Amino acid sequence: MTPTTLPKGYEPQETEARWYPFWLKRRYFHADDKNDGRKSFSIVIPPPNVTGSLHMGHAFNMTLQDILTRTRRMQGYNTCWLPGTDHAGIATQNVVEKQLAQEGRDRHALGREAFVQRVLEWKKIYGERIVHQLQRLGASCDWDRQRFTMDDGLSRAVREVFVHLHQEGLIYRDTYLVNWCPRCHTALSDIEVDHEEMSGHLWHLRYPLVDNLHEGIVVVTTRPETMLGDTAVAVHPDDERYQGLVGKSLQLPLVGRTIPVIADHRVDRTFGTGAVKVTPAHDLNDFHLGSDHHLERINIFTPDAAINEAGGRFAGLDRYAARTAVLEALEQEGALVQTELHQHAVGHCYRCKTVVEPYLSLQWFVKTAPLAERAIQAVRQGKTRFFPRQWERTFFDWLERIQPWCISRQIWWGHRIPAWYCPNGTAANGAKQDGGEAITGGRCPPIVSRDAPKSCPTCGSTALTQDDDVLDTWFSSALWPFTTFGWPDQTMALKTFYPTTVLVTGFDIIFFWVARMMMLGLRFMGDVPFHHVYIHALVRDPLGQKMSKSKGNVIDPLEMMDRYGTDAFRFTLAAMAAQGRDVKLHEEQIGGYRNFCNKLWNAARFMDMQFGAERLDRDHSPDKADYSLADRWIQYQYQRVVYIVTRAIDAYEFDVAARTLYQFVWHEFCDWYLEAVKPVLPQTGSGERRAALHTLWHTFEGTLRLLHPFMPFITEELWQHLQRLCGGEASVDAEGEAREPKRSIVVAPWPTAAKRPVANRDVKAFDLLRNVISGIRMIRSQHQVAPAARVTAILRTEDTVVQKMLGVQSHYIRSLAKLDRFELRITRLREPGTAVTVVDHCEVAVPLAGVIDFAAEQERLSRAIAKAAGAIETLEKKLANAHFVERAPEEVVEADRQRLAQTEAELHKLQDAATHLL
RNA sequence: GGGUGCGUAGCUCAGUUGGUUAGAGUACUACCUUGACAUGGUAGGGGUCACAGGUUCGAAUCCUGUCGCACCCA
Repeated sequence: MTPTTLPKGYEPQETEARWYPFWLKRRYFHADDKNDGRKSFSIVIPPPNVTGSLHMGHAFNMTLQDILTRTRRMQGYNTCWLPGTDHAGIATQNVVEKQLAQEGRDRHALGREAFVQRVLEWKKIYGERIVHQLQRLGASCDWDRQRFTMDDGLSRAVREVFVHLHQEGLIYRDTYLVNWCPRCHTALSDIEVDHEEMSGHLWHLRYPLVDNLHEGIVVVTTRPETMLGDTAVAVHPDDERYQGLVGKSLQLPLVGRTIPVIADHRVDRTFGTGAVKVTPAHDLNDFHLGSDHHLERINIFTPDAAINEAGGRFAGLDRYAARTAVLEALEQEGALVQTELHQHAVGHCYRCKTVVEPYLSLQWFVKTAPLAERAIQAVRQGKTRFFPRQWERTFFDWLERIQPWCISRQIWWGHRIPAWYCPNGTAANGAKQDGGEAITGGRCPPIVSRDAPKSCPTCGSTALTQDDDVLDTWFSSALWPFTTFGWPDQTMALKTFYPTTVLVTGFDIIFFWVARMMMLGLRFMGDVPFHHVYIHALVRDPLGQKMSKSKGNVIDPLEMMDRYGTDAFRFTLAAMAAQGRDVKLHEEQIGGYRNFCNKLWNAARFMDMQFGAERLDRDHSPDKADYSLADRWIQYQYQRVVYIVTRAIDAYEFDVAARTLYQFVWHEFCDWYLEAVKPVLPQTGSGERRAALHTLWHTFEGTLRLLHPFMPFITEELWQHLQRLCGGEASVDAEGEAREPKRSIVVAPWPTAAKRPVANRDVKAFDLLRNVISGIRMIRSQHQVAPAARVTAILRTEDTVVQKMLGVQSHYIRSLAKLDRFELRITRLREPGTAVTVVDHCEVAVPLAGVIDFAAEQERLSRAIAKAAGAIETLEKKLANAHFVERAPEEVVEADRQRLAQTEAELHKLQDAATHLL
């Protein structure tokens, strides 16, 4: 044994800092556009917000993508993982506006151009932050291809798509009730609204009849302030309570307006009093009801959600102040007849959490239904498959009920809508006007164009103004899988990498993103954007709650990497990634995998020491006969692991792969194989030593390659270091000086296993030896035999094959169970003070005269006897059951018969031992 | 209201088409500073598989219902 240059414990910081720059320099992550005959593997990153910081969700998502990407790269695919960020319109604008507010300014004072400039500056400073964090995580992205949704190319693509869809009539402008955020001053699409269950009230209001003020109808509402905009009361046509009242007129309290009682099937008779107030300008159901019954839409709010002039004396009050004031006034008038508590869902802005307001405005929409149909078909036909499959249902549910998609946003940061207005046409700023009054007069329609038009094609006017609004960020994200590869140009990159192989994302954006990419990919590329969609879970806190800053339960991935190392952190995430289950992250788990890194490190250190100055002669394999039973056993286990891990990654079973590797490295390679070969390694020059070194090297080096996608840094470090053992050059020379390696595990070939390895006689023999050794260790431990003390073990079995095997292989038992003597006997040992256990077919006896703890031994034997007797009873009952013997498959019955025979033999041996204990 | 998923050891989770007396990790207990590793070794205790029915020769696994938790949609 010789000194090693490897430190005693694994020090992640130092290792991690070293390798990423090396990988970048070698351009290992760069994919070629050229179609060179290799199969392509491509992933586009779910683009994080450009101003964002790496959170647990990103870390999880990116780790899984990196595992797939690194595996395929090693398997020889032309592998492209395309990174980038999105401009996150509302979120980013909010951040910069906050900054302005601190300076006592706002964006309007600054002006549009200067504001956008300001956001770009912000992006310059913070936009790279997330990129560096991804590199810290080890993400093997092709950084040469990094994209941003506001890049010139992607912006051109956005205009191209807008113009196309507009020409087809799939993009149109309309006045509609949209979800309005009174704080962000913009429209939101349905899925940008979070519904939260809140406790509120149900107020019962009495609206009197115009011709008999003493009678009337009681309506129920959760939002009494909107009564200022009521234009009808609706009841169900079959509701007997209101038969005589339909068609009559009511006098709206506080306002005095005369409103009709209408009948409509959509009214829920069972809710409240069965009569509802109708406010077409402030409720989606009422909007539709109002359209069908030709009711007036009276908008009572300003864009800030304060009451406007239509609200008479309440004008100027904020919506909540107005609620209080309206209720007070109603009470004074005697119109408030009842108040009850009520739970209901209230929509909140997904970015700022302000309660959203249904608000009437002129917006741009995408008619999604025709696009959705193709997306549904593609999944039904299996062109795109979801993993786990159950998410297909969520995807279908949403697409089948899809609503028009509101794509205009009243903010400044984003792709400006490529529409221009003529002074003789519709108003440019429709969205800011109330009540849909914008579409009036004028004969010139909006001009939708890729580039700014010089003049109006209808009237020739040159006084054109561009639409003030920008597009929903998800509009550009929906084009991400093809615009990032150069579309609308027909590039070689598109030919090589579209459709992408797999999309890896969380279920929370199936609607936002996955479905929309499907729709637009099919429309503009004529093919699905990805063959597979792997949907992973959400990372939650130890209590199973969503991590959020406001709850203060956020676990910072960067902190975890600092504390435990990136590899341990990544491995934890992979091991937790069981399909269809949320990840509850405990910090102790990461600590456990940090220990695993250290275990791996020390296994390498051990090898390094054992090799000494020797190198592996790769051209001359050892003689077959020199391979020991342990060598053959670990070779088999290794083959098994190659097979399982490869298949698991193919099936996106990251947890299976990670657990299999952990089990193998720690509990097979380290616990048994290394211990088993320790005695032969000092035999310098022996064939056995050569065979063991070969086996050590091949299994360990292969294991590093299998582990590399999960733990890129430590595997590279060890792999480089151990190169010298097989005749390559180590990354560190004899003096410990770093030198640049010639090769890298990043591009080393992935181990292959053609078919599932089958356990042969050798494997079963070594497993038996392990059981015997554990049995002896158990006896030693039970009787407090000092770990260093030697004992004798006597083994008896009727099985001649086992006898023969033990005759040759008992050295494993001697060394691993710390024996001074091992005996194989045919006759039963009847020496008092002997502890006995039964493993497989063998009776294992350890004479312990003088040290035996009789009480403990008696108790242990009784327990074992009881257990065996219990098993025998169950088996006998089962085999006595005629139904079982007749109906169960023959092999099941036979297996139980054998089990019974074996257990009975075991029981006899144990009873015999108990009898002769004294 | 509609839907999806979950409930297995103190904790976090595996458990393939139903077939040994249900397994890991972690925590816990005992012993151990042995030349890879105390971020370690060896051994051990710990579970009525949420509950109640049903199907079956046989159920953690399939079906029905109940309870509890989480999430999505309206």
